[in-house]
Order: sequence, then structure tokens, then C-alpha cells
Amino acid sequence: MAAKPDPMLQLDNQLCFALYSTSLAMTKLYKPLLAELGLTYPQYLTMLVLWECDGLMVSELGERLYLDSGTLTPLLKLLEASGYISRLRDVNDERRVHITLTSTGRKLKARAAKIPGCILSASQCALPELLALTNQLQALRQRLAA
Amino acid sequence: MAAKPDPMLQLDNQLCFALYSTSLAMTKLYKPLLAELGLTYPQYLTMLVLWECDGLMVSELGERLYLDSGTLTPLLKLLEASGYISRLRDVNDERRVHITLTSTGRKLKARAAKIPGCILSASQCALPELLALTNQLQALRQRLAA
DNA sequence: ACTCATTACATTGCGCGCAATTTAATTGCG
DNA sequence: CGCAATTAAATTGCGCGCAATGTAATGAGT
Repeated sequence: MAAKPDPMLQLDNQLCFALYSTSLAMTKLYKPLLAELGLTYPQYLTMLVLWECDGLMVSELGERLYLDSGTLTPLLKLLEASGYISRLRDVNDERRVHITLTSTGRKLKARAAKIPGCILSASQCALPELLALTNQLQALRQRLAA
Repeated sequence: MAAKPDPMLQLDNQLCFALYSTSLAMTKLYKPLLAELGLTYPQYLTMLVLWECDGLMVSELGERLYLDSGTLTPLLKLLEASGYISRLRDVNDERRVHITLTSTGRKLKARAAKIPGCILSASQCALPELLALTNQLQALRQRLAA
């Protein structure tokens, strides 16, 4: 019986694997840089949101990051334990939890400012190409979520 | 003190987040399709490799998938428990473990054949655009790993 | 006001990813 | 041969992601 190559099922023809493996490679690039800040990669993404918009509820953070409370609750507790955020119940609605940067958390932004440059140079990638790829991926994400 | 937007640290300008969130969205698309086959997403990727090339060692699988034994060993044990693969020590070198498809595992390929088409239609994406994106991501992965 | 549904978050359980370490087999070298 | 160095998997520990469930607070309808 001859082997059937079936190109549709070949690993290197899968967009999903290209996404998956490239995303993991990217995470590995960030890891040593983020370790200096005492952050994991998902924690860093969370801090990016909070540096843009402080005081969001857990659910609003989840909408920005496409993550649910099952992921965020323990992650936010670790960020709280690291001293970067506070978790405060809403006074008017005790179900809600607002995530607020501590002063340490706000100061961390300055130390994180060098990271994008480090990644850019490590990726050995032209900036316009990189922006185009980012936009293509965002468009794809939009379609996948629909 | 005025807010400093700092576009380099904005979430939606990060290629890393576009990769991360799109990859997770892709995984969610596969999940119900793979559930019918009794596979998780990383298990499916592993089966893709084995359908291309049966009998690889754990380390060779790891090179193809960019994963290490810490990830693969438990994953392969689950695939074995599902009846799709066998894990056999090399006769000449007892350190090595060869991963071999069972007949059930080989038959699964036919059932998986419809998945790429399902994903393609769900992604609402033109095929050439999709192939181009796959190639761009593979090139980026290459540079990130260097 | 009382009940039921809804909402927001927390918890549990499982399967990754991966760093670090361990175990066992093989190789290399005197 | 003897023994250290190397190699291949396995193990351990931790932090996600996410489905499913739980819990407590709020809202809606009567």
C-alpha cells in the first residue's frame, strides 16, 4: 500500500501549527526579559492592559485579553502577591472586583519600556513587515472568533 | 501628570499578543472537531507528525513540534491510553522510545481528513492569503529561534 | 417583600509547556 | 576493563487556558 501524503494534513501546511509554534517561540524570547521584572508572559500582557487603563474589572480585563475568570483570577492573585496590583471589591456592586495598579506596578512600566525594542531586534524583522503581520493576525482573530 | 500613551507598550500594537490571542482562538475552533476524535489540540499535532512519519523517537517528535520530553512524555502516555499509539523501547538502545501508530491510530487519519476543510471554511479566509500567512509565520519562527 | 433568574467572580480538575532535576543506558577514553 | 561524560526519557513543580461548577450579590417580576 503506497503512502498517501495528503498535503492537507501535513504539519508544515497547517496555519494552526505555524501560529502555535511561532507563538511559543515568541514567548520563549520574552521569558528572560520578563523574568527580570518578575513577570510571566500572560502577567505581562495583563500589565500592558492596566498601564493603558487602570481600574478595570476582571471581566473587562478578560474581554481585552480574551481570557476568562478561570484563568485571570489566579493570575491576578499572583500579580497581587508580587505587589503590582490591588484587587478591590466595588462598593456599589460587591460581585465586581476592580484591578488597580500599585505605585510599584505603575513604576514597572518604565522598566518594561525597553522590552519592545529588545524583541524587535531579536526578531530580526523589518518594522513595517512586522506591523503588517500584526494587522493580518488581528483580522484573522476577528474572523475566527465569529 | 498627563497620561503617556507609549504606543510601543500598547496591547494592540504587540505582535506577540496578536500571535498569542489568534493561536488561542484557533485552538478553540479545533476543540469541538477534535473532541469527536478524542484528541486534544497538541495530541492532534502529534498525530499529524506520525501520520507523515511513523516510528519516530520522542526526541525526533520534539524537533518537529518544538516540544521537549517534559511536554511529550505525558502527552504520549495519554495517546497510548487512548489506543492510538504504542511506545516501544529501541532494542539496540534502551534509552530511546519509538512512537508507533496502532491500527486504530492509522485509521483515525481518515476521520481527521475533513478537519482542514472545516477549519478553512470557519476561518472565512481566502486560501492564498492563508498560505501566505503560514509562510510568513514560519519565517518569523525561524528568526525567533535563532 | 419574596422568589427566581442573572451576573461576576471563584473554584476545581485536567492537559499542556517548560525549567530543572533525576534515572538509566550508552559512549568515550585512558 | 573501568569510569566519567554524554545522551534519551521520565519526573517534578509551577503557571497557565479552559470547561464545568459553585457561590454570593444583584436584578426582575409579581
